[in-house]
Amino acid sequence: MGRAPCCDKNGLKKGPWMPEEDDKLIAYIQTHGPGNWRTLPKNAGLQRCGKSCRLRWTNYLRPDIKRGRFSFEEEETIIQLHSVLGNKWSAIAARLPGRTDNEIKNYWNTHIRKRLLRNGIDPVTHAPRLDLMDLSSLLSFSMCNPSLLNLTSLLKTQALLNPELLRVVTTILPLQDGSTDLSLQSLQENHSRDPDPATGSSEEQPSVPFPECLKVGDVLPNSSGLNDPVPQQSLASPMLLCPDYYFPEIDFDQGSNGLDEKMFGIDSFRSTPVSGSTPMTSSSTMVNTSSEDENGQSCCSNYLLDLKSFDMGCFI
DNA sequence: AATGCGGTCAACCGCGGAATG
DNA sequence: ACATTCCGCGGTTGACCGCAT
Repeated sequence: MGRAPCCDKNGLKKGPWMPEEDDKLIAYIQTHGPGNWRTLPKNAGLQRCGKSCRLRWTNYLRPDIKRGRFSFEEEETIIQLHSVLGNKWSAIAARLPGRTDNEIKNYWNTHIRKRLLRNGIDPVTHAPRLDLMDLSSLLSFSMCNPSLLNLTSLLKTQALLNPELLRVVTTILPLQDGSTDLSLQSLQENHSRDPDPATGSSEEQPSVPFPECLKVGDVLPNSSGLNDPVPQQSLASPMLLCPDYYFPEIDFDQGSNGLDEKMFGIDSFRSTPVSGSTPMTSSSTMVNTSSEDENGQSCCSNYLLDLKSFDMGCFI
């Protein structure tokens, strides 16, 4: 014979826990410790099954549970761990002291997942997807990097894109003809005066300015004015093509402790510190980062991210 | 004030692997 | 070795709340 049943389900209470039930459970566990969930309800005088008691304790009553909103660092950790572990909520929770798997799962589904979708990131694969990207992000991406976004091939491969997105793509497409140099300039010029194809509004993007008219051939100033050694950064991700448009709430000064390329499945990238003679090309983009020197002083540096070798496959 | 709607989250459900007799 | 149950996990549900109409 196997074990005896954990509990007789008949006559057992279900639903929300009453304060008196919580008190009984806490008092019992404080005396006897958690575990033995099969016999615990009877011994503690609870009309609940052991499973219900275990859940109540592990997800709510445990004294080491941290309450309140998730911090930025916690959220960042969840995203990074999820990109590696997937929906292994218990494994993620094990790396976040005071948070339960249930809490993390709920937070993912109600907050993080939606935000990733809104920003065009597939919450399952963590790769950017054009068909999930909201229109402003798509436009920003296209305008920043016209040479990288092969819209003709996208149209062929993304036949199932939603009609609204398709309309935007076809709007942009004519501007992609001819040299990329011209298209970059014309897109930048058009951006400031064209109405938003999605809404018909001619309003500018709120709060975040379009990257400061970095034209092909522009020579970038050495804005840092510092001769500090350039730290190796692992910041590259598609959103850095136009960082503020993708994650306006994220502080990119987080540096390599922040979002990294693994999170988005990017294999490699090249970055070049901006010097007084660094030319802007059609496949590069500016990235601003900060680091700390040996005295703990914050140093800002501009990088030129060369995206020639970027694999666009991850966008589809 | 009533109703509808969407967001949140505690709690339940069902499954698979581990444990037990 | 096998049957049975436990345990822990991920997915889902539904009560509750705030807000808009």
